[in-house]
Amino acid sequence: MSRTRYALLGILTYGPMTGYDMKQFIDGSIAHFWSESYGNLYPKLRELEADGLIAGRDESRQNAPVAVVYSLTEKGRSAFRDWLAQPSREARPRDELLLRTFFGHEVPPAHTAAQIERYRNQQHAALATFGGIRAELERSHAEHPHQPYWLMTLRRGELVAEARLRWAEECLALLRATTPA
Amino acid sequence: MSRTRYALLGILTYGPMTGYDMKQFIDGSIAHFWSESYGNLYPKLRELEADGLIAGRDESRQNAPVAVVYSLTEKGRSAFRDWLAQPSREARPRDELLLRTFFGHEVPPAHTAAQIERYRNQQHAALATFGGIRAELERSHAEHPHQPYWLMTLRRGELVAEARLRWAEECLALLRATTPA
DNA sequence: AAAACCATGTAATTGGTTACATGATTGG
DNA sequence: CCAATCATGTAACCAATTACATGGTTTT
Repeated sequence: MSRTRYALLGILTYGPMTGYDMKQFIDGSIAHFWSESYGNLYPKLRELEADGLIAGRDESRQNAPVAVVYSLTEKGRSAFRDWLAQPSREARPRDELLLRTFFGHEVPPAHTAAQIERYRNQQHAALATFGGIRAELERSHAEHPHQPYWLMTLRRGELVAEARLRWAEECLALLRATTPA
Repeated sequence: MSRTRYALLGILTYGPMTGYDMKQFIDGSIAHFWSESYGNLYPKLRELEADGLIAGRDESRQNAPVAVVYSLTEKGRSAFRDWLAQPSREARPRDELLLRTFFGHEVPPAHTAAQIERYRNQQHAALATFGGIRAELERSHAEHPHQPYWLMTLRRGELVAEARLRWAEECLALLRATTPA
């Protein structure tokens, strides 16, 4: 069963939601380690409902087309908990930037440096975003029972971004020291 | 054009090779940031040849079926260099372990800890592997002109694995301190 | 004699993304 | 009144993996 399906089940542990809401949740809270497209999300919701893991209820809104609010069934919650205990498969590695770095000998060092500079800026921006999220989490949600888990995922983002940033700085120093061919 | 195609062009900058050799190269040298399957590799070689970016020559071996040795054409090398200058697209994030961590509230802390422990061990093993590679690179290939680029990609592996390891340790400390529900 | 390695390939499937399409509501 | 947001969906496409299939060579 696709990871998307479990992601959606997990989101519904936070309460009943429309597909649109789930997408908002993803983009707003877990975007730095998870993403979904509508073109994948809506079909998966249908599947989950067909399998009895979630239940959709039409919610008629004033003069607007109905929205389908999904909620987790007992079966769905149980399936999600089972999945949580399964070992996590790590994605097969495919890092375009490192591929370009590895073959840097084919182009002038400045080309590789430009690649890594862009990367450094991305990591820098990511760290700024994480800082904002951390401040917000510690300010408004200090007592939320799920806060420790939010902070853990955030911390992973921070530590890895810092490592990547440091790597980029090291490489840039090396590349600048390279005698231009 | 698929990333696989460029990866194969890059590998051929190291000299003529069979598809099998390229797979060996990937598994032996860049596995920690790139991977390919035969089921993808061979069809891409056909495409690359049809497009004139590589040229295959049948090499008859003693009593064995022919092997196709591919080499980079001028057009191929030029296309590869163009690609090296393109900005690297970062993969859409999809990290199963962080997804499980984020929803840890649904299961006892020990479940999440088990997940992260497995992860910690993987990072630990990765660091050991990297250490071996570094020793080998500094021993036998100290003067190879490509060595700086090999060391850069290796360094990324090390720094990120260290960050992940540290993250895992931090989380495990937190989870052990959690009062069991 | 068996296991591991060399070498190539196809078919089916997976697991998504992107682009397109629609239409109402709300805020400026 | 225009833009942004809410809300849902389909069709075409993409890039790749997995499983299957074959058969010779070298090493143990």
